[in-house]
Amino acid sequence: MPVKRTQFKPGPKNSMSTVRLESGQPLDLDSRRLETELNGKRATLKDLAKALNVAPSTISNAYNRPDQLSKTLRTTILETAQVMGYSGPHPVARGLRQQRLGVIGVLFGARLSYAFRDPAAVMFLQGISEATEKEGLGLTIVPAPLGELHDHLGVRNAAVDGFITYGLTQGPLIQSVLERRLPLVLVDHAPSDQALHINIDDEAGARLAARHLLELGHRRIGILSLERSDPPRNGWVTNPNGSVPDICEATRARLAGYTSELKAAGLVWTQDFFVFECRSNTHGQGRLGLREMLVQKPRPTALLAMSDVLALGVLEEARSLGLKIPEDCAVIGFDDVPEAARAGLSSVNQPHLEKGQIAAELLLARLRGEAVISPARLETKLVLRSSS
Amino acid sequence: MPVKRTQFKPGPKNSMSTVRLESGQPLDLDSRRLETELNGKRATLKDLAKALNVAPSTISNAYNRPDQLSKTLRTTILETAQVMGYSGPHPVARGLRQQRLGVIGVLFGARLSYAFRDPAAVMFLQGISEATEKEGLGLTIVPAPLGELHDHLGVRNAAVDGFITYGLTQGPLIQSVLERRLPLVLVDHAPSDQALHINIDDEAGARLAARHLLELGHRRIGILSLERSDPPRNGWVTNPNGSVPDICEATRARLAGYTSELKAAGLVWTQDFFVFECRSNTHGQGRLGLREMLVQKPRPTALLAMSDVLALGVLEEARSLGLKIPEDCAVIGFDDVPEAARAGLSSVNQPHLEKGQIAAELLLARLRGEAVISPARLETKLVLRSSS
DNA sequence: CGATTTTTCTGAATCGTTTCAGAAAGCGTA
DNA sequence: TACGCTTTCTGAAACGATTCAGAAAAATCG
Repeated sequence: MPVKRTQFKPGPKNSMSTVRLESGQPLDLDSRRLETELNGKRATLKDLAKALNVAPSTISNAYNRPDQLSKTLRTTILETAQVMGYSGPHPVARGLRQQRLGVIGVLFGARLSYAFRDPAAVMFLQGISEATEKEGLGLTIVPAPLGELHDHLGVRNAAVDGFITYGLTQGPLIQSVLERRLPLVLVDHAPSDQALHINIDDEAGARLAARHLLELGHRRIGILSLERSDPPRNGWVTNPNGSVPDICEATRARLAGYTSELKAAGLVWTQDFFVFECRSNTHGQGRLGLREMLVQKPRPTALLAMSDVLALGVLEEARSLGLKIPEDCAVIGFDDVPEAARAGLSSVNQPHLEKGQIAAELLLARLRGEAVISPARLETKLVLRSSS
Repeated sequence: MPVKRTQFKPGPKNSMSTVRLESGQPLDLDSRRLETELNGKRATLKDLAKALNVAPSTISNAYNRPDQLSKTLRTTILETAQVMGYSGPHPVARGLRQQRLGVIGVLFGARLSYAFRDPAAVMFLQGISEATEKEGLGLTIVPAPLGELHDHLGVRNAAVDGFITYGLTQGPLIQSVLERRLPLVLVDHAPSDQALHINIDDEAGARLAARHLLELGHRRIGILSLERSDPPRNGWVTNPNGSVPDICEATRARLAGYTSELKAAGLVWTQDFFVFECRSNTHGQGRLGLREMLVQKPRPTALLAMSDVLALGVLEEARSLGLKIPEDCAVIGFDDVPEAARAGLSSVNQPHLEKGQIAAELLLARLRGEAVISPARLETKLVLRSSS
């Protein structure tokens, strides 16, 4: 039954904390008193509606569709909200109703603490953030501890509108991500028909690096590989064709690039070139890698490192051992992070920032409902500096 | 009116995609067909309940309280969920009901793209992530573009259980954060009685650096300051006592430390020492800063940079100008990031990682409802290397 | 002044869960 | 059989907003 109703008339302008209600009697909006009335709980949209004797939808409109109500009522509402300590619609409730939260999730294969240690990952994040920041979207970093509990609770519980995965292995985690059926962009990962993807031509980049060493005349070459197994371990990789189930796509492609190029030149695995697998992408593992390489005999004259972080570790260790680079041992890294430039490290360049931007743009387009297709692989190029 | 009900009996074990319902007739759970029935929408807990002829609360229990139902029913539910493409309770709905999302927000004063460029900020983030990762919490980075629209929509709409702010200015943004009335930890910011805080003794650190230069005999000293105003600009700071409203606490404290120490030694602002304000915390601004300092006459024999990023820029520029460090100009940075160690830069060390961890622990404790108080300032120490 | 249009506001339905008191069934015991 | 205990499951009420058709009031117009 519709009730008779008169258009809302706000109280006098001079009383900030007093609102004249329809009934005509002023209501004291002293915040302390109100909070007591609310029984210590935070004010909600409905409380505000009740206090002003207005429909909840009107309050909602005051925040979301200013054109749907009179200016005077709107300001009254906003002022009262201030007094009552109501800071606007609850984001989670809104998210539930609207079916979108305004947050995208980034899923790292490695532990977060490692992710932030790798300049390449940080640049990638930076690329994403530039795109999301423009749209005022939040960026959630989802923990996905590899190997441990495989309940993937982080993925299942992530309050996000879509995912971007970075450096994920082919393991079961990706399955959990797919099950969420959220818009998804895979980065550095084998494509899936249920997701968009953006990749780098890692294999070509690796080949460039290997070829360059060959052209310089090197015939004994060491390869420092990133982790290829789960749980991660380090040690010599002796089986050339050993396929590792949990391997990360970028790692696989880079190794494939190195080896195919070296083999094409007639070099033989474990005889002319060796692969040492590092447990994690850290300087320390790079230093260790160099020491391991040096005990091989005859020892390699050049090193291919699968990341700049490893390569920088090699340079550090070389310096402290008194080795001359590149005379005693040439080194080529991968990623071309800013530190590489400063350290004079030759490296395979890839556009980290752009990769992040593209990944984000893809996801955002999908979230807007636009029809998008995954772009072609981004190119890599060899940047020569003093280490080779 | 309570209905007569018999305990649930699951169907035969051998039919994975067939579930025997109470009525006895098998239901084909072919996922395609089900999705059609669901009208293209994603399955919800309620759909699952209906399909299995069970109460919604039972499904909920299957996920959250396995001990509250029989194992057989639970496995039936989980299998059916798999078939129907139900990936578990919707995080946002759960978040609304439980009044906690399992996400904490980090609010950066600068634009995100800058945040990720500063190793100190990245280490801080890393510290936070180590704490949150342990608890399986998500970490949302909230955009807070300074200066632009001051509606602070990012803060108002952030779907988080609590905030950590980093390097925020004293401006109105902090007001919006307080209004959300969420558990809050302020980092490098003036304390508030409505929030916890964790600070560094920036002023003492700055004094250490200044004193060291004085002890080395320097009597003409340049100071490279971080941005002190909004919008950011660069140029000479000529007014010693100019109070800047929007200044960031760390910036204020560092400058205060430098100047008080230099003044105590009898040096005079703009006569014996000069302050150049850099527009942003980048290598480029550091390089510019050095060039500006060099045109002063007589030119300073030493530089105090308010961040390592600026100081590293100075070193780069010095090298390309052919200046010898520290002979031609001594340099001391601030933050002691890993790059500083590699570059031989003297710097004021502060425990970034620990700061992040503590900030996170404080927030987590508050979220758990524990009574916590803010700890004392963390200490800084001067690390001497080859640049001074 | 009555009819029509525009502006302003309302009500009920909905988003997808969790919670908790309590009911039904099964079981052991006297 | 009657009684009390467990175990297993149900039902209805939140959680805090948005949406949209439509009603009342105000404005416009001839």
